Amino acid sequence: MSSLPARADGTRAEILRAAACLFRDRGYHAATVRDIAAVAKMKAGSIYYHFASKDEILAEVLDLGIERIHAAVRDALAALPPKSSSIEAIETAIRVHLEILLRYGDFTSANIRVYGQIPEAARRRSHPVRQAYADCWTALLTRACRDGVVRGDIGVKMLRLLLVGSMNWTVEWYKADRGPVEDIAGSVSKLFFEGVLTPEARTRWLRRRGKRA
Amino acid sequence: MSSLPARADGTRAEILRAAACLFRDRGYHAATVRDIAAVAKMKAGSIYYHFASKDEILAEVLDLGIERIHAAVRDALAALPPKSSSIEAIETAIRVHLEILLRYGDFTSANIRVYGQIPEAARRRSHPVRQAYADCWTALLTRACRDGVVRGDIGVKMLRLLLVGSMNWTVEWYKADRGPVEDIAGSVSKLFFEGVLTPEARTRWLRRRGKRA
DNA sequence: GTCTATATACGGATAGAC
DNA sequence: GTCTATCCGTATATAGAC
Repeated sequence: MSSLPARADGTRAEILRAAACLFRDRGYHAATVRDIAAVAKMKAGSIYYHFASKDEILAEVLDLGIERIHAAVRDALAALPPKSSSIEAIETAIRVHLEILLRYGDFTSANIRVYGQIPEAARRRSHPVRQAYADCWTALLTRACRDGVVRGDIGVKMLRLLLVGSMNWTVEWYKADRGPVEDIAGSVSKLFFEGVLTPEARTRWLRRRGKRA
Repeated sequence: MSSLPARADGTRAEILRAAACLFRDRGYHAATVRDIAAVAKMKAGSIYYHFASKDEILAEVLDLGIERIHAAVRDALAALPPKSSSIEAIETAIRVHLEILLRYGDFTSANIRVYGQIPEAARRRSHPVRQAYADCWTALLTRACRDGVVRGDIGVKMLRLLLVGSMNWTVEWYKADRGPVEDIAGSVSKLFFEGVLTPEARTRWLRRRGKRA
């Protein structure tokens, strides 16, 4: 239920794809309208038949990126068997987030990379869409917390920021030759759920922590 | 032992500080030499008495950012009691990395934000410095692995990318009003070492994992 | 060591032919 | 719906006065 099909007459979609790709690779300012046009196999002037300004392209790329990943995660969660545990829900969300981000992810990764570097106005504009996706994760983690599955001493907001952050950062280092996205998703889940300590080290560590508290 | 003092005659350092701040907030291309000059309380032409080009400023900002954080982490590790565990070393590195990044971090966070969006040539130029810092973490985690403290089934490289990634991502959301950096460092350590599951959920989860394997 | 003035190039955006 | 041509602002960088 992404908003892409709505106005995707082909050319428009092509321009958006080109823009997302260039924004991602070079940043918003360094990607010129001429560059975008070239990738979309047109001349710069033609862009303005489809979009009023470069800013409008940016706005659409940003929203599409989040909406796409949000929709995929939402659909995957809805498709889970009704009695699934909140742990399975998180596992699923991790896998789908990474799949969209790394496999079909020009829009999403463009979003992740340029968001911190665009004018305040553009940020405010796309804030609602971002917030909606953040809320999705908050709900997921809050439920897990209430179910007694996830620890309550770190705080749901912090957990979300750290977890989603480590996933988002993958756009900085992932290359297709690093193995399938599923493996990364598996590592993220393992690490997030179990932590990194071996059983023996864990026992020692918890004992020490206990003493301190 | 950062390379800052070497040529920091004041004006030069001021320009670098201004540039780092603007690169961080707007990205490399959007931050103009005029902007940098204005923040450093000069006119654009004067910049070129101190630097040959904007690219040179970028190169220096990038290297300084990494060298600073690397030096701080290295010093903190060297200052640990000789019999410290590899776990304490990692804990220390996490804390110092976050402190430098979030408290004195214009250079470091500029680095983190713009690295993905600068020309290939600039990236290659600063690669050695980045690699050296990455090696520092690899050594830390490899030692912990060898000591039987850290699990071996995820892979040291993946662990490093996910851990450092979740920390680096904090530049996207941290604001001073979110509480002291130490608290964030504590949360990161807890999450990284222990994972997020409650003891009961952990038992169930491990049993399920065991069955699958 | 910093200024003003300017060369030169390139950016976003528009007008009007086709 | 796409093109060419072009306006106009702004970017990096330089030259030379002070």
